[in-house]
Amino acid sequence: MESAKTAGATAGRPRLSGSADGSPRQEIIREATALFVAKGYAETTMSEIARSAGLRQSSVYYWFARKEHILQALLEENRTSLQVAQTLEPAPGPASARLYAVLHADAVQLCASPLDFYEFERVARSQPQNFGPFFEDYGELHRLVTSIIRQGLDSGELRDVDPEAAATAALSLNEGLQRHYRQPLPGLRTYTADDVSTLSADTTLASLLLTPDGLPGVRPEAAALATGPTGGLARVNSPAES
Amino acid sequence: MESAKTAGATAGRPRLSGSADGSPRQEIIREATALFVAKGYAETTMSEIARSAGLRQSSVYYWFARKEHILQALLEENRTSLQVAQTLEPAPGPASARLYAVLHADAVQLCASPLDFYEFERVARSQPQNFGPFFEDYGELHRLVTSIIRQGLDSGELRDVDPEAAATAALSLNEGLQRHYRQPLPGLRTYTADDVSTLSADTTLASLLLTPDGLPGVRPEAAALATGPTGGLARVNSPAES
DNA sequence: CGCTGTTTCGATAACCTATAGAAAGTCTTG
DNA sequence: CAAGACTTTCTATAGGTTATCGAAACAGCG
Repeated sequence: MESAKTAGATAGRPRLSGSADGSPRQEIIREATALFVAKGYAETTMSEIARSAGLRQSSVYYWFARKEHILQALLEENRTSLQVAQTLEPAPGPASARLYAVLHADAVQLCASPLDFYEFERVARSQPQNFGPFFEDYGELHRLVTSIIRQGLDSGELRDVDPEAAATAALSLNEGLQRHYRQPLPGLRTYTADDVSTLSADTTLASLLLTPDGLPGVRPEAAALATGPTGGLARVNSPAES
Repeated sequence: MESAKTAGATAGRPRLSGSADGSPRQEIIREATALFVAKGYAETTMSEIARSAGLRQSSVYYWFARKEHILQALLEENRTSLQVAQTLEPAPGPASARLYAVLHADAVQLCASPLDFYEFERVARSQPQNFGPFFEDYGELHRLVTSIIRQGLDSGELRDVDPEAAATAALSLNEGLQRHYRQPLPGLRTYTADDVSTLSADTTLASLLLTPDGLPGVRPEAAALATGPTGGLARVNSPAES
């Protein structure tokens, strides 16, 4: 037991519907992602995922022991805003611009993610042991944002607020607005991903700066930071067991 | 058919487990609410609701044709912040204080509601025809908040922003923070309902006022509005069919 | 050619929502 | 006060879901 289960496609019993293109694992993730985007996680069944990937329902369980594991694998391929925060927190320059850049990048990522943040959170909470990294990443992002706000406080750029509460509010706004981008409520205006990201970062900075007049100056600085020192992504590609 | 189905408890086949205390419908709502609060909507089964209410699983369907109808009935008993907004939107006095009062009241209600806002929204979206009132109420709240912001713009109390986008951001912040109150993430500080409500209203007002210095003055004005002209609640009590 | 390891399949258990129709009372009415 | 109508609950079951189990079908190797 506990064998290779690598990306090969030749061994094993052949599928009824032709054979796989590439790694079955990646293929399942790809098809599941498309279905999650279209219908949401809870409303997507393992049978549908199997049909899209070209296997039978029970065969998917050879690659992912539980439905949540597919979501987990999907999550691990989508983390960039944390890297932006890790880069910018210790960077020099005004804290307000770095804060703007981090919040904007986070909002963009939330909008671009294949799944609603709250769906991730819901599933993560029901399987805490499998989603440790999710909570750790969130905690670290919160810590970094708190730190940047504290820097802005010390340098006199920002109003006197509780840095930790302000970070919670800033991230909450990102999460709440992400939802309005992703699922526009009937009768309300629809926004692009950049609309909500700018709206969120603008709002948070306006609430934290000593005077909102500073906002127009912060935006170009933040844009320079965002285009400049951006790191690449690390990708994971290994079959999951158990 | 299409008969009374009123609150009476005497007619009909008797229950295996004694008979009902009051209106079966209200009893089901009460027990279901407790379970939803404890475990969330999706994780609560009709069998559990039935057991708590003292009937068999299928008997619940006599009172509620679908599981979502219980949620819908529950929702109709919990709307107060919209009334606050309807009262304060046309009221005289500074717009900033009225805005603060409305946002704070909305956040308090979101925290006090038995169910997560996003669970309501999720179910509402899957059953749009049954949850028309939910979307209408939300749309009206958004419209009222937009109007108050526009008043503040006209009176020169608030910065020059897009009122509709600002309203979306304000409500998103309420919704996002509600989540942090309701389901604190591991490793982060926990907040009381009043903490998050004040944090939310503070943040939004700080982002909209011409200068954040005005914030300490707005809070007491808003508090006076909140305690003063508050209307009572309208309650609904009729059995649901279809 | 038989053995081992890998991958897929079919069957099935356990649980869920929802429906159908019978059953067990009360209420009304002649 | 008996017969039927009405109300409410029950049992039984259909059909869909996640997840498990063991057999089946292939490749590669001695």
